Amino acid sequence: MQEGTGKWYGYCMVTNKKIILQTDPFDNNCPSRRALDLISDKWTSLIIYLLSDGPQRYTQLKRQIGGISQKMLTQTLRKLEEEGLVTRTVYPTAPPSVEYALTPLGETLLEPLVRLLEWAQTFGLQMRSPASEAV
Amino acid sequence: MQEGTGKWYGYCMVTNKKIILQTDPFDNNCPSRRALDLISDKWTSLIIYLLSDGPQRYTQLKRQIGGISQKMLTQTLRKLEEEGLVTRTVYPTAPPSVEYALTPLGETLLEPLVRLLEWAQTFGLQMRSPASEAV
DNA sequence: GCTTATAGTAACTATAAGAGAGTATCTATC
DNA sequence: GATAGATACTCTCTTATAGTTACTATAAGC
Repeated sequence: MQEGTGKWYGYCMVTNKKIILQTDPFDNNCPSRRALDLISDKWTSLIIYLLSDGPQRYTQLKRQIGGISQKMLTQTLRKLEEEGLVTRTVYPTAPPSVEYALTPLGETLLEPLVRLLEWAQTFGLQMRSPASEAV
Repeated sequence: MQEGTGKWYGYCMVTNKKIILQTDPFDNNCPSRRALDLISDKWTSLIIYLLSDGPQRYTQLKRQIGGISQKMLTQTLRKLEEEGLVTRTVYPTAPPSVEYALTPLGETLLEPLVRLLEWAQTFGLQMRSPASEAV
């Protein structure tokens, strides 16, 4: 990687090729940094995963994601909607029913996220546990 | 994905195969959730990327990551060290010199992270810009 | 008429992040 | 010999973000 040039490159371990990035994730105002910040969030990736199966309703999502608050679920969904990764459809039924679904753009995020989850599953167990700190 | 069973599965878009996850990222206490939380952090991925080139010193990292504070850099590096993804080597030279490097475990994280950055680069530009909100 | 469900909002508190000054050690400069 | 500069931090204070709890509107069901 180059320092101070604003242009970044690195090796892609998958294709074993050097990749050139036109955008600079180390710059706060770059779209790639914004995209990275969006998914560098405690809940975003989990929501995207859940929606990979098809549209889901608010309460359905809430039940599945352990520890998420209503506020954070709403906030994260609105952010994803704003960024164009998720659609929000309101059905004006008696108790209102709202369905969230991935947009085509949102679906493109699935592949890298699944890779990350595969990593978390395979290598997460090798990480030191918080218990070892407590001793 | 199944609801309420604690076991999660999904499709891997890369291999086009259904993947079974022995661990449950939707559970706060699961190692996979911990691994996910670790990288769902504003600075971790950028630091890991920078270290993919080889060991780097504290100030070198700071210079390259736009907008990171000393506190957050120290904090994130310590966390990565604790989790076993990064090593910290102190050389007792005149002004002390500290070198940070990826562990083999840290290197396994490079591949999924590069995928994510590739996504951020390719699709990040399609996301709605914050400017459109300001109108 | 009371309870339950949905999809939230509002107000408040707790935690985390960011800004900026300060620290120890040695080198180099004036 | 005093002063400044570099490295790799830490400490304190302020601000921002996340989390908690209570509350709302509407209709169905008992």
